[in-house]
Amino acid sequence: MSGETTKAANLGRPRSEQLHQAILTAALDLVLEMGFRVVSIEAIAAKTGIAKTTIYRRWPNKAAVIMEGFLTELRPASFFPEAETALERIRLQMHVTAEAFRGRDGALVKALLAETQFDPDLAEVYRNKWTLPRRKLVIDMLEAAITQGALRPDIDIEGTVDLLYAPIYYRLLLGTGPISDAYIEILFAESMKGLQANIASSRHRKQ
Amino acid sequence: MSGETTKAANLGRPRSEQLHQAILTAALDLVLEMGFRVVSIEAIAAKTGIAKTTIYRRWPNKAAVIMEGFLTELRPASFFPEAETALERIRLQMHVTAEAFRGRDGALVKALLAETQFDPDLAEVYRNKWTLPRRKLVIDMLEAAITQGALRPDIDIEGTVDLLYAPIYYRLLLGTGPISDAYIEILFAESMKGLQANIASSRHRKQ
Amino acid sequence: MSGETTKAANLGRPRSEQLHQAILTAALDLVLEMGFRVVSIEAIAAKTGIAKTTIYRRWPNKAAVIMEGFLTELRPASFFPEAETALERIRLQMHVTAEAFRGRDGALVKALLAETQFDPDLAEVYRNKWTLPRRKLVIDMLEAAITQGALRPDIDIEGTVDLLYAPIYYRLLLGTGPISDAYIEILFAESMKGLQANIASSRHRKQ
Amino acid sequence: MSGETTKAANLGRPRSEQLHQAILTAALDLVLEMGFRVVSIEAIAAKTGIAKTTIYRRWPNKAAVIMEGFLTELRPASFFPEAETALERIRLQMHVTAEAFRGRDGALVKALLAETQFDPDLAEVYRNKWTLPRRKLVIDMLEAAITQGALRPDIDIEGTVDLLYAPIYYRLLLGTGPISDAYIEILFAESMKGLQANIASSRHRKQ
DNA sequence: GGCTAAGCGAGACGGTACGTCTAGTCTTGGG
DNA sequence: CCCAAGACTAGACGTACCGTCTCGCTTAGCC
Repeated sequence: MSGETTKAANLGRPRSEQLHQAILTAALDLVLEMGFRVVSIEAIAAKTGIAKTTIYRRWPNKAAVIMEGFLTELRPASFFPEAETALERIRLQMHVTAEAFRGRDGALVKALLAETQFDPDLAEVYRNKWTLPRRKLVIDMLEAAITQGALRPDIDIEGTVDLLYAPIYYRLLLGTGPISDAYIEILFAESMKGLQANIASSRHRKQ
Repeated sequence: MSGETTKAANLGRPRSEQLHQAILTAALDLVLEMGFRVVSIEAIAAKTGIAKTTIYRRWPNKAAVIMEGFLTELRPASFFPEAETALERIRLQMHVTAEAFRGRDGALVKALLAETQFDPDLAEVYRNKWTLPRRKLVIDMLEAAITQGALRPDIDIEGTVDLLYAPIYYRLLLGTGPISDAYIEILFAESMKGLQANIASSRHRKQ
Repeated sequence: MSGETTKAANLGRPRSEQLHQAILTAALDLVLEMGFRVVSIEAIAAKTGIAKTTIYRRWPNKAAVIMEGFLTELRPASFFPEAETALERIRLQMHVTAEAFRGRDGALVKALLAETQFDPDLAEVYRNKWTLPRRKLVIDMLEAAITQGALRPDIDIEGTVDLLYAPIYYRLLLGTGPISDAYIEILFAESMKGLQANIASSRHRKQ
Repeated sequence: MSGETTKAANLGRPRSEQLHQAILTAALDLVLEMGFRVVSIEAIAAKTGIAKTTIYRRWPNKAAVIMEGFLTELRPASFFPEAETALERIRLQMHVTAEAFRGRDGALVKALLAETQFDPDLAEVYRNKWTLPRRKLVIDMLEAAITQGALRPDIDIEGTVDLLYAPIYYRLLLGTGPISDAYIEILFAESMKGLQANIASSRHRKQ
């Protein structure tokens, strides 16, 4: 089996790894320079001097190219910073995400996420390679926080991930306000304390 | 002043209101049938039997057509259901939104919101005609709830809107789970109560 | 009968003679400024401030407009100059034609003649209103010249008109050389003398 | 030098000669079926099943396509028939031209010649590739006829070409009569003998 | 002086073709 | 089998005029 694979793989001229990298780099550069829409396979080919055929041999369309470039470049980022408690690590990671979304990564996420609305294949790759792995990390951390007694044990984990992170994506896409550190603090604090007027403490004040 | 306006408006053959409606309807139909990307002015013209020039005379591009169709059709929806308290009205309205997002309106919001990522003009229209008016209603309701003593008076209003509604948009775009009524209940409940194991108030009570 | 015509003609607002002239003038101006092809009914309407409807009410297309403008303006021209003999009058008239064809009339004849190749109706008007009347005058003059003993009585009249005038149109359309007075002299002289080496005079020389 | 040319020429997929021919053929067919004006690049593309871009890659507009089709098809025709004398060859060639102009070639010449009045570029190609080469052949033949003593040596060569051939084009474009063999005979005979009642040579003979 | 009928300006409308653009595939020659 | 180059199909783009239409207003002669 591996023999067959090797045999097939060895046939003919091997694909150039250099070209692979050059294409991915050029693709991301173009997206950031000119915007996702303007970028085309044609433009990538022109910028790199690589033939369109060579690009199409490896990816089905520009979204796939950009997606791979995006995943290649960003995967190592956004792990959770070290801290005393799991809850604190979550808070810090929300800041890291915000920081990233304010910069070039935000632009890429924006464009790719938008593009996934029109391309189910792309959506699946995005979900499996970007969204779900990151959610998994958050879920693990939330469970640790529960174990540590910081969070109520009866919370809905999936819903909680959404409560904490959805607003960050919302501002990225809707542009209703900046994804500032202050914003993250508000989100985190209100999620934790809850919005409800605390009857217990009102009573306290009355006392 | 109004005389001048009338004079200019009465000049020449008036634009047909029927055609206007036919174009908008066809545009939305096509988006839902074939997807935003596949739809073209050419297709709308073909489907309606209306000349392309007639369409271009009124809108600059297909996104504008679809946007107007979208706003025309959906504006009356999503007002706040009547209820005893402001907070209850918000809860019910979240369910209304979820209900809408599960159906064809969700598909349209998805497509348009994605498209706004690539078209700043469209984004502005979307923000001014869709997002901000709806946020305004929510904000008013939140302030009423504060007045009614249901919510803490020190909450960040903008952040609170995001906390409640961002997850709905998140699931619409990311597809990480269904926008079910159960999901809305979880979001609402956790936002209200807060996630934190309530040590502070326990202490309070203990005191 | 004329009563009926009058009745019908008098009904409603009469057509403005001023507009008629303005349209014809603008049409010819535009043809000479920008070329026949570039001119459009739309352009005439724009230049004069007259509505398209008003123009289409009177002529079926731009060629008809230009044709009428052309015929209106040029009809009086190109009559035969006075001279001692009919033959001399023909010679002088050829010069008059050449002179006209070198200027703006030439440009109009060129364009209209070209256009008649694509529009049979226009061709008929052109033939009946321009070509045939002018040929008639030449034919009369040729017959006078025969009577005066200047031309052989056995010549083919139609063919003779062509022999004298076709080369002028040829140079106008083909642009193989200038329609100069010298050219006219050559045409006239060679038509008269014939091209053939004169056997009689050769004999003479031999003597 | 030729190496460089070859290198550049060999790069990429070569243009299909079949398509080239198919386009030219279809273009001429359409002109003859429907008329020059009605024909469009779109129609040629539809008829042949060839993409519009492929046509535009090779020619700038429909006139250029038709011109090339015209020149390709007609070039071999209208050479001079063999005969005893140069003068006789000219006479026979005039009949050949007349014959051609009565049929589909005449229709094409008509249309193209008309079109050149509106398109200077086209006019130049037409002059250089059609008119001037043919005139050159006639001129050579006329000079041979002079050498052979059939024509007077003092005739104006250019004017003579016009005298013989202009009437054929004139009837083609003006439609004042048929381009019959009888017409050609009249043209030829009168050009040769001259129109003038031959007083001079009578006098000569009398002397 | 009101009525009738056509003229008129303005601009909407259904069409047709334009020439351009981009995507994605195919076909060369040369490693 | 890879790669560069560029031809090719396919089809939407947005524009320009065409010639027709539908408005509201104007201008005449007639009752």
